[in-house]
Amino acid sequence: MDIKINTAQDAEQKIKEAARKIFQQKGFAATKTRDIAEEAGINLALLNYYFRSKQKLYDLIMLESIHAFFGKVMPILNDSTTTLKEKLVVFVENYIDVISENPDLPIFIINGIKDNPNDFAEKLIFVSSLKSSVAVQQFMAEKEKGNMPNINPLHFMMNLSSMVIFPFMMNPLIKAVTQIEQVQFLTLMEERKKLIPIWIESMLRLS
Amino acid sequence: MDIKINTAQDAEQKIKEAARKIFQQKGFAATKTRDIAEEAGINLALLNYYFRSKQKLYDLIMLESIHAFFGKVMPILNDSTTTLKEKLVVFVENYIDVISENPDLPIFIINGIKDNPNDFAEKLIFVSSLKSSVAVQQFMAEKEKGNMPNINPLHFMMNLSSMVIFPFMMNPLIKAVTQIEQVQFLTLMEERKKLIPIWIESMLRLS
DNA sequence: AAATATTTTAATCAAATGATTAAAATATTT
DNA sequence: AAATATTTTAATCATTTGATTAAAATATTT
Repeated sequence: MDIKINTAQDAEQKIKEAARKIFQQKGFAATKTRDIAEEAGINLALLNYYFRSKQKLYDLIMLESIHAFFGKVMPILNDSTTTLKEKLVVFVENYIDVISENPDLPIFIINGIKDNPNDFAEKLIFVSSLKSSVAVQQFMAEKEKGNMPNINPLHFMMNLSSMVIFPFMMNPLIKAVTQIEQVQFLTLMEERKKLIPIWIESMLRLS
Repeated sequence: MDIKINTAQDAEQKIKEAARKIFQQKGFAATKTRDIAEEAGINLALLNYYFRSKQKLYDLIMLESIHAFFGKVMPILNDSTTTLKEKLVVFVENYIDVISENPDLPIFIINGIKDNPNDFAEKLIFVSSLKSSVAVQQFMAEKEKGNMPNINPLHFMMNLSSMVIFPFMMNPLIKAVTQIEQVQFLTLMEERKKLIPIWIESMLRLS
């Protein structure tokens, strides 16, 4: 009987998975390396053996979290085969899916950026590349034709991401204040997949 | 010469002020009581003498922060002398003012609720009393008359608070990604005082 | 002014926590 | 199978950190 239960790959992977879970749940300061080790089912020393330090492990998890958060949705805005209107629909749909499956992600990333703004300029090329994206070009083209209101386009990016992301952050507050259950909350978010594009378009039609 | 530089009142107040600043900036776990003491210019033991423990001090600051966050704007929704439309304008204006003066407040409170959802049901009477507010009554009256779209009104509360609050949370991200400076950011927020009511109204006009 | 109460401090404790070390266990290569 | 390399663990360190204590300083009351 020579069945390997834990290969090195497994151990390292399990530590990362445990770290991701706990860091995202509790943030850097409130996370104890011992808790990660326990959650991963390994010894504390092993964590430092593989990742050198709590900080390095955290940095890794943060980078991967940023990819998980932006990686799926940002490319949608750079698709040259879809119209602006179509992008809007797909973007909202995918973004709500991503966050529904990982609801701690938004707060985790926002806290991370806030705690250490300097480190993030490079990690966010995803987002900064947005400036020269197909979506922005299409927006500008429409603006040329006089089909867009004359206000800073950042307002629309703010509105879009706010209406998609922020309700998930309010989830605990909503639960504390209303009698709404988690299932109903998720139903509301599903409804928003259809509603948010309509709302955004109605904003864009305002002269 | 018998000038009292530090009265008891002063010391207690200075500790609270320092605690508020640091807790809101860094959260509970990342805050060291020694840092609060240093910021307040007092001895560490004094902090425990006045407030018993870090946790008790934090709870106090959290409660006051909730009042600071909701206390000014929620009553606006309960004013029986204003129309729904007027409420919308005043609410947005005041809310943006409150957060502009204390930009760490939203994340601090949202993290607090998330970390300990059970404790908050009672602390949020402000918000839960919203259900029977004049604003909601006015909304329902309009709905009776067929002037409102047939969707859960929670969507509009989400949209309103999202578009007001979330841009402040994105501030560090926006700075990391665009070349925008703090002054320009605040200018954008000032613009939103006029824009958000228009946007919300256009949503409400959609059948 | 003496006695008493309150406020503030310096010194110290005890537990928690990130990290290291040296040895044991396991896998891989020769 | 022996030798070597890699992985994992138990035990331990050194700091950090929240909290306490006992004494000193200051204010208040008698």
